[in-house]
Amino acid sequence: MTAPTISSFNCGDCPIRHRAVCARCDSDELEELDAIKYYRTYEAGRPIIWSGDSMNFVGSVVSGIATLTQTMEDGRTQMVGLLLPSDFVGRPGRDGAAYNVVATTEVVMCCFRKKPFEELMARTPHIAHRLLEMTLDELDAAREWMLVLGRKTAREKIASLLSIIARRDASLTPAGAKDRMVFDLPLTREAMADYLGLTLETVSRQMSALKKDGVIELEGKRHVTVPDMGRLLEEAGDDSDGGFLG
Amino acid sequence: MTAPTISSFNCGDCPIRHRAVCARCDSDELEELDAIKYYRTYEAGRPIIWSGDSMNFVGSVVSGIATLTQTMEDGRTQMVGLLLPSDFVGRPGRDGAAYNVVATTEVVMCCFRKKPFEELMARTPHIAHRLLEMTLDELDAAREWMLVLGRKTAREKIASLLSIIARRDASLTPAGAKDRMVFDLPLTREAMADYLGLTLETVSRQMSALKKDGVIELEGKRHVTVPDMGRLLEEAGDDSDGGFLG
DNA sequence: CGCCGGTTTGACGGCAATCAAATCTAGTGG
DNA sequence: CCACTAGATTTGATTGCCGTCAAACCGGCG
Repeated sequence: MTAPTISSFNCGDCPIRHRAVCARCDSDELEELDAIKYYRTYEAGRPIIWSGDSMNFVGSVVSGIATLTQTMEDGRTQMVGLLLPSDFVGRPGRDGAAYNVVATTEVVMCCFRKKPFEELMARTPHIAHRLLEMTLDELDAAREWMLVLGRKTAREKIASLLSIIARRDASLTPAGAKDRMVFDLPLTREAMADYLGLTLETVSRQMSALKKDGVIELEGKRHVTVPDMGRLLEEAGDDSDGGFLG
Repeated sequence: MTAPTISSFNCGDCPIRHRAVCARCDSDELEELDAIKYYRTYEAGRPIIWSGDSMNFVGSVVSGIATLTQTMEDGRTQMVGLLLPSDFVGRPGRDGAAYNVVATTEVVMCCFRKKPFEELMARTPHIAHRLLEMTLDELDAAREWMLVLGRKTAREKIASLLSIIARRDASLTPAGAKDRMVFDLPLTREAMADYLGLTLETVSRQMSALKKDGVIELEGKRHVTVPDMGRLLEEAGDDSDGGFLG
């Protein structure tokens, strides 16, 4: 029932070595981190952390995708973050979790016991600086998302989400075609709705509309082809390039 | 025409000494900051920074209120942050500003030239840690706001904004009556609308409705009395206490 | 084959946006 | 001191987008 613990592997071979909170660490620092780290795997759909629970670890997503959500008492749900490989989970210096974290796909986490991590961070500027940098990036992303949530139409919201996912895929894939893009949606329609502040019916309708208008092509429910990225960005209401091309 | 530069004063007497980015600094560190700081005053309504401009300083709001906004080409505007005394402006390590920063009231900023500040931060963990802490707080606030923008009704949005402003006032005012609260709105109806992802007409209507229903009392347009804070929090859709009372 | 979760599509209604006009408030100058 | 003006706010009438409720569809799996 419980997710298995995978065997430790070497930080040098870690797929997120150069992007996670440990990105700036030298080999000595890495050794210290290694001493307090352990891996843990969560099955798709399983909660990783529940809002309000006290957390005894922080850590990085090594592989897979997880969501950060907030809910109201009556069940209304808003996603407030999407966690991808290298993203950091948990807040040093705070005990209780502020959000629900749920594995969307199978997720492997590199966990650090919280106390030792905090102590290590206090004497290791490389870690603290990297964490600051990552937090500032997340803050920017959250603020960009506030514009989407507050001011964009349903159609623009969907286009915004698709372009963000496409951009992210592009950053992993070595520079390929900028015009045509192909990717798999890592989210259900309901998760997309929770991300965008819509209902799943509206998400479905707008996906169909974008397909009908030739902005996207769909194979099955999840496999998306964007024939013209510029067109998608226009639909998202961003400037024609959005810092994406050129 | 140009805002006057006020004369420097001693950090020891600074009203935000214990809450700003310098909160953890000892007297030596304060002296180093003092060497690169200067004060600057902006009149109400004046832009402090324009999105895309390159910034040659970072700094703290000493007094007054400023807004952080994003806009789309067609003019749709979303506020993404409200800057109060002690809040930090600017991002170390980045040249261009990502948002518009506008003074809502007269604002006094304690500015640091960016390069020297970055260098100082690199060798002063007290500053880096405090900035991380403040950034994490802002990230939490932004995520809380995403729930408001994405999932709350107009009435709940207004109640949420009022309770946030009330809470903030309470944190300044020494613990007074928790039940009844009185404060002045620092924002116009339009700014409230930009914060909440609404139109100013809807803001006005909902303010009138909350007044009619006895949730708030208004004296003039800006002076608000909340007779029962618990009631307001209910209207905001938060748990009955919202971490505010008790 | 039949169930089940995820998804699509349809019909309808409501909440907030839009368009428009009245009212209030604070300056300004006569 | 008061009329006048500009900006902020309130209020009203109407529209339309998106949410709600409901039913059909689809693919996968026991």
